[in-house]
Order: sequence, then structure tokens, then C-alpha cells
Amino acid sequence: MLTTRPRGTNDLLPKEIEKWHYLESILRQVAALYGYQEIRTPIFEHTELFQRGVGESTDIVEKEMYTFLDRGERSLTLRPEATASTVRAFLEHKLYAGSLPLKFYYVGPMFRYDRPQAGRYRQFHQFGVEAFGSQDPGLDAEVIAMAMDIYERLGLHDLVVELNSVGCPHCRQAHRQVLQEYLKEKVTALCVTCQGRFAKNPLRILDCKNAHCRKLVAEAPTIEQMLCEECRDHFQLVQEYLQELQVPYTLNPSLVRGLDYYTKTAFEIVAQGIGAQSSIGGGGRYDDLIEECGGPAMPGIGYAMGLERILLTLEEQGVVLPTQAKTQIFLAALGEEAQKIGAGLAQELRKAGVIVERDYLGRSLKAQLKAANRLQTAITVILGEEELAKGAAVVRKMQEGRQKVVPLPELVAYLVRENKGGDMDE
RNA sequence: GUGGUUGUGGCGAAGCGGUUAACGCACCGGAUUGUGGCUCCGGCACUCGUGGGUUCAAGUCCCAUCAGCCACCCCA
Repeated sequence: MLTTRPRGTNDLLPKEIEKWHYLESILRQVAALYGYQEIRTPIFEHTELFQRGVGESTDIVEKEMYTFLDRGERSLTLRPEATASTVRAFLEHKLYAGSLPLKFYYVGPMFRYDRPQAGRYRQFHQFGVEAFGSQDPGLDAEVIAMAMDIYERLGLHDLVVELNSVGCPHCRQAHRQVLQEYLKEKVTALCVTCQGRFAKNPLRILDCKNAHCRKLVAEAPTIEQMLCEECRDHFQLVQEYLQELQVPYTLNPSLVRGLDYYTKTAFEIVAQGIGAQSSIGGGGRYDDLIEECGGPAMPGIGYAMGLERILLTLEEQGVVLPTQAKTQIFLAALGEEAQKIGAGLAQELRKAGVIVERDYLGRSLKAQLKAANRLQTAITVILGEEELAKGAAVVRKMQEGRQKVVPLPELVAYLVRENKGGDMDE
């Protein structure tokens, strides 16, 4: 136990961390392009925030939260998502008093007590955006376009945008009634979970993966048919904007997001080939959430994407991400005196912007050259007693296997020059 | 929460009841008393996820437990 990580968590080792750095740099870059500013909220919040914000009857709140009492007997919860926190911060700091709309983005770990599987972890990372204060359908479309923009910049392809409108409380209520009416005689034929959903959340039945349920529900009234005029217009305009922004999408009338706060637009971005957990991003509009959390009546929209799943998809699609610069020069020193001079040289070179590595184990020349070879440095500098006696060092070009003696006073300048030359070759 | 599957050195992987737990890669050292990448030689698991049990004898059989992977569910 001492040396095993908690279930569903991951260590990001140096080998893979470069991908994360690159991914995050793209995220921040695109966020800036679209005018979103970063917000960092606590990793844990009062449990109540998620109960109210995400919704009591959601799976997240019912069975997936990491909830604990702190030493002051406060019930706290590790954030399962970040929309509630962003709304909370927005309200707590009364940011609604300033100019609107306000656009935030966040990147960070989220926690959900799920059974781990491909693309699903108990601690996972999300990037997301939230825009408060506008009900413009053009913003809905832009937010979707932004998500796609990110995926495309990363090099992902063959993604599908699934779009739906879940309506507002009015049309949802109407749809619910019609749906229950329709399903009334079929309830007993549904699967066990769906029988449970019938009274509680009949909408979810439309989303059931059970083949039998799907058949029974195929002809059921969709929310789209029941949208009120306002919601219908909004949905129509979102689609027109999407066409304008050249974002292909498919309508999925059974797309029901598992968070209670969504209204009108709901969307999901799906990738192939990464297993059953194929949604790499999703979001929607939440026009009642801010008020629900005790703020002014104000619309909002946002999405979140799962960073692990994006990385999985990148790997699946064979996309190679740029990696960090490699070591340029290895400094091999032999003996105490040479080690000291070597340390000084390394420092001078680093200050001149050269990536230098050296030996810290007092290894043999052979072992040091082997290390240099492993690092694939273009140049290895050999500082030994013979060279020191002459006030010089051996500069060995690893690829050609040729080397020459360079006087110490000229060494740094020589290496900096050689290193630049090497860069130009690449 | 349910089901399937796996768990042997840093990694990959043999062994499937019986003397010292193959092999490959990686790593370390040597052949070259100061020169890498190739080659050759040598070294590297009192131990088989953990805990019980069966047996004269268990990495090998049984049970439990933990963990990985995958699926359901749900979602990022």
C-alpha cells in the first residue's frame, strides 16, 4: 500500500509530462484567442455547492463524490467538475456587477468515485470554459467551434459533434408529461433501471443503451417536438450559426447530459477508438444555474473536456506532439580538479543558453561517453588531466566521431558557436 | 455498485505440483589501466501482488483480499 497509488489515480512521469505541457499550452493559447481568462478555484468546496449546483438526483452527487468532514466538522467535497465552483466564485466576488459577459477558463484535476476503466479515472483533468451573462445563440455555436478549434490544432480528426436542445423548464415539463403518457403502457417492458427512471427522470430512458429499451423508445416523442417557441428559435439559430462557423454536427435527440443544470443547448464531442468512454468533451447552456446558486437571474454556457481522453485519442490517431529540447552538450570530466572546472564550464554554458548535462557519479570516461550517447548530445567535452595540464579540453563531435583540442579560454565561445551551427543543421 | 480478465526482476515474458525461477530488453562492469553507438564476456528475482488454506512438496491447486485492464452504468 505504501508504494501503490490510490485506485483510479495516475502519476504523470517525465516521459509523458511533456505531452501535458504541450496540450496545456495549446489550451491557454486558444483560450486567449477567444477572450477567456483563467480562474483557479479551490480543489474542494462545501458539499452543498455541488448538491445544489450539479443536482441532487445526478449520479455525480448520488454516488460519485469524494465527501469528507474536516477537523471543524464541515462537510467538504473534492470537486467533481468546475462549473459550480466558477459560478460560486463569480457570485462570491460579485463579478456580475462589472461588465458582462464574463468569460472564464480553467484547467485542473477533478474527482469522481467511479469504477476505473479505459479513459475513466477517479482523479482526472479537465479544461473548461464558462461564459456568464449572454443568451446569444451565436455564443453557443462559438463555444462549440472553440472546442473543435482546440482539437484541430492538436491534430485530432474524425470527431463528431452531437447536438441537442434539452429545452427550458417549461418545455421540459411538457415533454416529461407527454413522454410519461407515451411510456405508461410500456413501463413493465423496460429494463430495471429504466423502470426506476420512469417516475424520477423519464428523459434518461431515451438515452438508455439497452437494445430493448431503445426499440420501445424509438418512436417516443422527442424533446425537439416539444420545445417552446423561444427554445425552438434558439436551437434553430444555434444551428444556423454553426453552419456559418463551418462546424459540422449531427443532431442527437436522445443526448441527455447527466447534469441537472443544462437548459437549451447540450452538446457532446465524441471520438472513436478510445474505448467505451468516447466523449472527449461536452457542455451546454445553463440559464438557470446562477440564479439557482443564489445569484441574479443570468444565463450561462460552458463546456469541459477531459485531458486524459484527449491524450488517449491523440495516441490512438498516431499524432506525435512536439517534445522538449534535448541535451546539447555533455561535459565529461575526470578527476576532482576537472570536475570542478567542468562544473564551472557547465554553468557558463547554461547561462549562454546551452542545455548541458554532466556526470555526478564520478564514473569512468567510458561510462560518461555512454551516458552522452544515450542523451544523443551532438558534442561531448572531455576534461581530463592530460588536457588540463595543457590548459585545454577535447571537444568531441559524437556523430562524426571526430574530436579536436580547444584551449580553455576559448572553449565557451567555441561551444556556443558550434552549438548554434548544430541547430541550423536540424 | 455489477460482471469478465490479468497480477513472476526496472520493462516484456516462460514456467501450469517436485532439485539452484528460462529467455529478451534495459541497467552495471569488463574486453580497450582515458573515449560512446556494433560485437563478445560477466553481473543483476533467499522469490513469483498480499493473506490464509490444501499437500510430504505450491509461482504452479483452493479461498479471500488488493490492484491493473476491459465492459455495464455514468460521464470528461
